[in-house]
Amino acid sequence: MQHKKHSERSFRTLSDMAVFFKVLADETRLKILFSLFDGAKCVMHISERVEMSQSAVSHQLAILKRADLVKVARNGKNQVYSISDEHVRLVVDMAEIHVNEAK
Amino acid sequence: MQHKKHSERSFRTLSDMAVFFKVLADETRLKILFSLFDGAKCVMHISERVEMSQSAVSHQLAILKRADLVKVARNGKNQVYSISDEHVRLVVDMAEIHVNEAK
DNA sequence: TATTCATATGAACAATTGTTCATATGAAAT
DNA sequence: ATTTCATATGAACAATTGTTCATATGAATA
Repeated sequence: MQHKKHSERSFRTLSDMAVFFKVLADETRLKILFSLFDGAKCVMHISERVEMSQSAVSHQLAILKRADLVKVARNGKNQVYSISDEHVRLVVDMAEIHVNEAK
Repeated sequence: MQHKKHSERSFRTLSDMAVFFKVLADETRLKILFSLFDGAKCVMHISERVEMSQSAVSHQLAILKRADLVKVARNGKNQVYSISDEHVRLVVDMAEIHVNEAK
């Protein structure tokens, strides 16, 4: 990829990138994402899996959804959350590789 | 890449990943990184380039260095900072692509 | 339609973070 | 050795963030 000069890069992009990383910069949200990598789940199941309260998980899911990292679909009484696209996996995988390389 | 189950993933890794993303989750630090993508620079030059005080930049450089995203070398009176490895570029590039795709 | 149950949301609080200002440090040049 | 100059650092402050608790919402089922 060709690198742009700073001057060519919009403030919008810079700010969007910061927001994007901010969403990933939380252990709870990463746990939620990992649990969804194993398959779509309703809030209750996620909350059991990551061992956090329903409320905390719901708050964090709202943040993940606002950032388009997850999507929702209703199934009966449940809201079923899933990873919104494969891009998310890529970035998270790459970060995992990075921190493991750093030993 | 093969995905691990949550149970196989150490808390250490999860926490390290959150820390890693946290470092990238700041507009000032991203600006600094972009300015270093164009080449190594001393603190003053970075501070002019990103239009922030020397102190603020120095504080943020310390964070980037602690996280091994940048490295330092002395050149006369100057501390010359540079990107520590190509991995950093990859992750930042990928995020940039992601936010631009998201429109 | 009334009830139930999963999920969402608001307020409050503690914890964390980024900037500024003032000043310390310490290598280089005189 | 002393001075200079680039950089680092500590304290303080405002702003942001994540959790809990209590409660609202609203689709599904009886």
